[in-house]
Parts: sequence; C-alpha cells; structure tokens
Amino acid sequence: MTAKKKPVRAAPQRAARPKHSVVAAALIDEIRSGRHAPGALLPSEPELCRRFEVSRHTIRVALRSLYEKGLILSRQGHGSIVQATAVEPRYGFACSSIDDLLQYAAATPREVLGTARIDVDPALASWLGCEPGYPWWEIRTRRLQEAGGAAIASSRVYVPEVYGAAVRELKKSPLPLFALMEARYGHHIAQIRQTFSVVAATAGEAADLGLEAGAAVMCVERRFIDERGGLLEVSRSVHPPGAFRYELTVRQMLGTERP
Amino acid sequence: MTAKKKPVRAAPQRAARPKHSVVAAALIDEIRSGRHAPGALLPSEPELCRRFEVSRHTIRVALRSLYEKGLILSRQGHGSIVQATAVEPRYGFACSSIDDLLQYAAATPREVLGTARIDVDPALASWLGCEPGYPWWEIRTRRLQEAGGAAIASSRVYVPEVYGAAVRELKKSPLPLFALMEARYGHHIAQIRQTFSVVAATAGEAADLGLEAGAAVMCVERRFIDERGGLLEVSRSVHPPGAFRYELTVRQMLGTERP
DNA sequence: CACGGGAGCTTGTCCGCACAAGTCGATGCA
DNA sequence: TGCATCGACTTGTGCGGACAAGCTCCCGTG
Repeated sequence: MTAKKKPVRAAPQRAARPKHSVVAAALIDEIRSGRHAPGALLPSEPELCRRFEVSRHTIRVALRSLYEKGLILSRQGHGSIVQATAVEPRYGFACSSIDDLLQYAAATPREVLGTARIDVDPALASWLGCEPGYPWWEIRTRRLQEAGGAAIASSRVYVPEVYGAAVRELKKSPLPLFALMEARYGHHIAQIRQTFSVVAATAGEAADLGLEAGAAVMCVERRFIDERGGLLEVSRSVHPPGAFRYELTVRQMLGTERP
Repeated sequence: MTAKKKPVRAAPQRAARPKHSVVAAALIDEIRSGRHAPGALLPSEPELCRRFEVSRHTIRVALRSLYEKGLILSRQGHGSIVQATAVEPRYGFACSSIDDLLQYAAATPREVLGTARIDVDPALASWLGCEPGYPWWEIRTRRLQEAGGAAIASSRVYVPEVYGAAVRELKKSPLPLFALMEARYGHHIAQIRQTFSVVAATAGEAADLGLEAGAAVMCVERRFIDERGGLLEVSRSVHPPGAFRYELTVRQMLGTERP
C-alpha cells in the first residue's frame, strides 16, 4: 500500500461550496442591498466572468438560479433585468389535476334534480359577477353518500346559455360539468376561485338535504374562469355538518434548481 | 463589397428549433408513450449523447427542461428517474407570507383565556399525531370582532412543552404563536396542513362564542410542520356561522424555463 | 429629416474536455 | 456469513472555445 490513498482532505471544515452557488449568493446579496435596483440591468455575463474570475458557464448557472428565484429576467441581446429585490420564502401548493383541487367525490353518485334556462336578474348577476339580462342555465344537483343513501351535497350550478350542449350531456355522463365544457368547447380552465363558509341553508337546499330550513351548512362557492378572464361556471354547493372536509397542505416552495 | 454578405439561409422554412428542444420533445414523447416507465431510469447522459449525436451539454439542457416539467428527477451517481408519464397542466397557488395563507385577521383583537401544561393522553395524541405521554402546552384563545364585540373565533392551540418561552410571550405580543416560535427558536415552518369542516361545537367552545352547546360551527384545524417533519403546533379554531370565510384562488401554473 | 444598415454589444446555443462526488454491486478477506 | 473496499458507472461542477440570434445606437445616404 502506498501512502497516497485517501486524499486526506486537509481542510474538511471548508464548505466546498460550488462556485456557481457562491456567485449566486453574492449577486443575491448585491441585489438585496440595493446595489442593483429593480428594473436596472445586471452587469453582462462577460463582465461578471472577469469580476468573479470564473467561466461564463459558471456565471450562467448562477444567473439561472437567480432567475428561478424570480430575481432577474434575461432577454437575449439586451441583458438581465432585476425584477425583485429579495427572495421571499414562498408558500404554496400545486396539484396536477382539477379533481385533486376540488377533492371531488367522484365515487359518490350525482343526481340531476333539474335544469332551467333563466334570465339573470340584477341580484343574481351581482352574485355571479356578470352583467344582468343575459340568459344562463341553472342546474340543481344533489350528491348522495351511496345510491339511496343520505344526501351529502346540494348544488346550484350556473353557466352561460351557450354551453347548453354540455348541460344536456350532464344527465348522461358522470363527469363534472367543467370537464364536459372543456371537452366540448375547448375552453380550458385557467383559474378557480373557491370560498368556504358556514351559512344557513335556504329552504330549497334544506329540502334537498333533509334538514330543517335555516340549518347551518358548509357552503362552497366556486368560480371557474378561462384564460381570457371569462366566467365559465359559478357553483354554490352546501353540505350538512360532518359531510364535507376540505384539506389543504401548503409547503414552502423552494426554487426548482437543477444545475 | 464581396458577395459573401448575408449567409443567404438556403432553407428558411426550417424551423431552426434548438437541438436541446428537439431532444427534450423526443424524450417527452418516449416517456408519454410508455417506453420509459415511471420509476425506471432514463438512459444515461453519455448514452443519450450517442443516440441523439449531440454533446452532453445539450442533453443536460434537455433533461433540465424535463425536470422543470416534473417528468424526471436526477440523482448524482444514480441516474434520472422518470416521475410522471405526461406533462399535465398544473394548478396551484402561491403566496409569499404565512399570514396571507392563513388569512389572519390581524386587526381583530386576541384574548388569551388560559394556558395549561398538559400530559398528552392517547386520545389527544392520536388527534395531534404525536406520541402520548409527553408534556405539551394547551392555549385557549378567543378573537373578537372588535374590542368588547362579538366573538368570532375560539381556538385551542397545542405546542410541545419546549416552546414554553414563546407561549409565555403570547400574552404580551399581538403576533401569532408560530411567529413567536419562529423568532425565538429559529425553527421555520416548512409545511402547513389545514382542514376545513363543519362540526358541532364542544361545550367549552360554545361558551367562548356565546352559542348553545352543539351548535354547528366552522372548524379549522391546522398543523404546522418544520423542515425535518417535526410537529411545531397544532390548532383547532371554531367560528360561528357567518364569521369566517376562507378564499382560495388557484391558477394554472406555467413552467419556468430559462434555457 | 427619415431611414437603412452595419458595428458592437448582449444573451442563447453548442461543442469539446476534465475531474469531483455520489451510488451500487462485485470482490475478497475475516 | 458479515463486512470493508474497490471499481465501474452515474450525475455534478467547471473550464475553454466558437458562432448564432437579438437588441441599440449611430452614422451615412437619400
């Protein structure tokens, strides 16, 4: 055995941090300290190479990390523009399907109690967030724990009249309405606003659920909005106590780095 | 003038797509078609170099794009593991502070009704999601619409005994408990699990809120978890009907590419 | 003065090479 | 059998170079 084996690592306390990480940290610090103001250009890549005495490749890896943190934005032929002064810890969640998001009880059977073409009066229009006077569809549905079992949801769903074909399909398909609209009209949902609250059930809702009028129920209002900001669907579902739980796990989102 | 100027661009109809983009598209297609199953390893980078006849740099740019789409995950010394078979539109939401997330009514005054050091019995332990037998703190608080006004929230907050200093500070500071814990102990919150449901108020909660026992209330349970998976705080807040609304806007998230 | 075009800058793409660091199975010794 | 070690293989880091593509400004031409 020669003595050379095991490089010995003379200075184990050295963090041995990659250069690009050191450069990125330095640039983040400079931005936070105001040396590079938002809207201004960062020094060019060749200049940063000279300053930090690293290759352009290393600089680019560092800049990508700044980009992923939302601090800069690079444009070919122009430069890297400072976007924000600090990288804040961001909390959020992501899911890959709308069903996850809505926590749809796909297993529970849905009953379509009725569909009606209605003209939106001012009161309804203000709740829907649309202009009054136009025709919409109103669909009343109910969900049961199992077929013939207890009701766990009573919903009123409103969609503009033009989506009538999707509404007519609703009785034959187990899919949720937004899925039918997406499939038939190609408008895909870009945004969903959900509100959770406890309210007193209306007479109709109480009847659907087998409760006395005015009983406290969980009310979930949802607005589905397409990529142009147009309202696709508005729904109000109420659930009796104990029948509905909404779970939301939010985690700190780290930048998605892959050097 | 010589004739050499303007490279003429013999085939302008060529899309001139970057090679890394072509490689990425090919790999995405292969994954979607099932040629690379989820959990399996992608061919190694040198092998992809040979297959596509490009440099390793180009392969790595392509793989990064797959990573950012959530399709693969690379581990040094091991390889690139297929995570998902298709790049789906992802929905999510993000906010930059926990306060936004909790929609804290920072304006409403908080009343600390009492703090107690308790030993966690098995029933409580199972609800908290911790081991029984250890001492915890239980804090009872109430929030009022305005000083002297109607109660809009009654909470039971549980934290491990070691955070006693933060608990004692609670009466003097208007900050929420998790903020005190973060400030004093440096454990920052990595994950929050929230559950919304309608339940019957317990006798104590009903008394806090001025309702009759068993009244239906909105119940929000929150678990604060640190980066090592440890439980920092568990809380259960109940709100009378109409006093609490939780709003959640979720939008389609586009991938963040920077080539 | 309007405008086209080029110089000179920027970032984007792409190639080559080399070594470090991490994983995992095979090997061989106890 | 159990375990330490080695080596083959993987991705990560870092260097050098070159050219393409895009943006701005400036200058000369009409």
